[in-house]
Amino acid sequence: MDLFNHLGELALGSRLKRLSDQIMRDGSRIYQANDIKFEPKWFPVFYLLSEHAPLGVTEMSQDLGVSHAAVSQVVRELLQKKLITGVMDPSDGRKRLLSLSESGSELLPKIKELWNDIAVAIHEMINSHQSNIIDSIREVENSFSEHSLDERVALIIQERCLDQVKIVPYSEDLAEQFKSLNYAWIQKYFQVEEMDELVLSNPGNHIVAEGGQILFAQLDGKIVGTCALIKLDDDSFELAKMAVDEKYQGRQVGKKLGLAVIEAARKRGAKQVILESNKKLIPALNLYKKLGFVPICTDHQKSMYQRANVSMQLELT
Amino acid sequence: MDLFNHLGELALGSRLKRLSDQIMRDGSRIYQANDIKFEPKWFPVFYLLSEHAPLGVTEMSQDLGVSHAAVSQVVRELLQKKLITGVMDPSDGRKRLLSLSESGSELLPKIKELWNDIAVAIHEMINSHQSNIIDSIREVENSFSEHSLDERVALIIQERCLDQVKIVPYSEDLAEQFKSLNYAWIQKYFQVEEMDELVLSNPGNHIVAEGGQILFAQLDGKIVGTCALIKLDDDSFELAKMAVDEKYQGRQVGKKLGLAVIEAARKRGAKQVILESNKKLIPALNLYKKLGFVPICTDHQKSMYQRANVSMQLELT
DNA sequence: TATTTATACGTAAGTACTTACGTATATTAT
DNA sequence: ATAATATACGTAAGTACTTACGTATAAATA
Repeated sequence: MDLFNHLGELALGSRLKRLSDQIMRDGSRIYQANDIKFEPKWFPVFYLLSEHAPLGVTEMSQDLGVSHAAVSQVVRELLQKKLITGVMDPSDGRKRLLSLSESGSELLPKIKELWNDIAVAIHEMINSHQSNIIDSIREVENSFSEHSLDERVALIIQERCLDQVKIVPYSEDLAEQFKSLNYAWIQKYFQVEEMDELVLSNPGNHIVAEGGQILFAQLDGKIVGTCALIKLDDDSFELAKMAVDEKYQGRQVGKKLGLAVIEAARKRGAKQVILESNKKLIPALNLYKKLGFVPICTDHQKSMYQRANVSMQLELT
Repeated sequence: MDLFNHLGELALGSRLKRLSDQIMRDGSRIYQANDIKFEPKWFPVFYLLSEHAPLGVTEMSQDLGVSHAAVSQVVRELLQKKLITGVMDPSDGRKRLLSLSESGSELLPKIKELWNDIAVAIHEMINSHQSNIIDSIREVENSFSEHSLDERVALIIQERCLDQVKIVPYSEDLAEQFKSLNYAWIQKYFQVEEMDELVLSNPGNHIVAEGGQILFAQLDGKIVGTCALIKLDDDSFELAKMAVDEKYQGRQVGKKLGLAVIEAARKRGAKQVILESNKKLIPALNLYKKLGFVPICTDHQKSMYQRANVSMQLELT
């Protein structure tokens, strides 16, 4: 009958809300039935003040894990109902020290008795089950305080995207793609230099034949990115000419290419991979960092490219 | 740090709300980050329609366990965003049959992929714990569907009240209390009859000396109720003159007195207890029923009291 | 057949939070 | 000492539900 039973994890949020709404409504009825003019939403603030007064609004919001605005609104109501009182902190003019009022303290024993009854009712119900909801909630809360749900989902999506990207090797018929993918970013951020023109027009000769390698990233059968590994000497290779189609950026194409190129270098017995880039290319630099590259100092006057103003290196163990 | 950890059961409602709010907010961010124009609150309705269309508003509200108004509002938004369409049911002019629209169906595969990622994220988190929150919630939901929290609390309060009521036996100095407690209700609902005057003015002679018994209920040291057991013959006793101070009604005083009187009858070897009452005294009749009395037919012309128009009997085994 | 009652739905207003923004005071940096 | 920044708090508006109420249609009853 109940969709949520079938849906499980997905509807966790809606389900928690439904349950909490019900408990809150029942709570309201409990106070009414016992002729106590009290609302469930006042409970956290009122209880806190009954145990640890005096407290300020912000202090309570931290203790309760809700916004200060929520506390402020409850405090306003409780002041209106004369259940609490507040005086300005003499040592801090911004802060208001709140405590139970006289009538609040008078209410306390009666309402504490009721709270105890409620605790017993919930306790009896919970302890008749195998799994304890309080423990489960605490665990979920702890997990969420480590990583929020959106962070967790972002990671899973990244992994999924990474799996979807296929790496394919160089072949003559992909030479044109290698050129156009690289022209796109070079023209967007810089200017095509003589060296670009030379290498991109004949990658087979200038990269592959020289002991290097060119890899392509494929998504749904379409070439969406590329990256080259250029041989410098027996121990050193350069990661260069990484390009990802703008429409597919953020889908882990670059990461997959980077990992594949590093793996290729490792297979060829490289001890290090270096690269040159430009400070403007912030997403690219972040990716290099994530791949394990660390910045190194070099004389960029010697570089083949004018745009080079950053060098990075990855030691392979 | 967190008050709720210390409070346990009592703050269950606030705590569930806090958690659900967080999940909903994260959910909103997830859709945004993936460039899907969708809100978490749409999920239950949209999902339901993707699986079981066409459906009406009320049908969905039942499946989801929320009010039809909530569904109606979500439906209005989804219609506005053109994600669903609705046509009037040809066989029922009140009902609107809702289904995914074309653009809704187009969105479906993309959003389903995301739902799957979310489910995986939550699943991974949950399954790294000992106790499963989904199971806990289901159990709590089931418990609440049997008895709501306010019902459970009401029962506990009843028991607590029952424990607080002390039963004390008759003594001459309580005779005046026996009279005034009974006068109160008789004068409120009926008129004091000759027989009342006789019995209430000298209960020692007319009840106790005749083989009966009078019990009093004490709350915080104060006499707040009374009830008599009148001997009819060796096998039969009558429960009579039950009276509870109006200020203490609803605090299980009558129940405690009734139970005590029945117990006293049992001890004296009674095979049955009967009573006479009046249809107007609805709370009293409910109590008698709860104590196990069942209505019997008798000729009330023969009764000692004009107000008697109901008779009840309890068989003691 | 006429009338009452039940159902399906919509809208308005309330609730208990949130985010966003503004103000006053305190703290830190220059 | 002055300016910039941080903190404590309040208020307004938004959110995702609720309850309460109103309307149209269907079903039940007289």
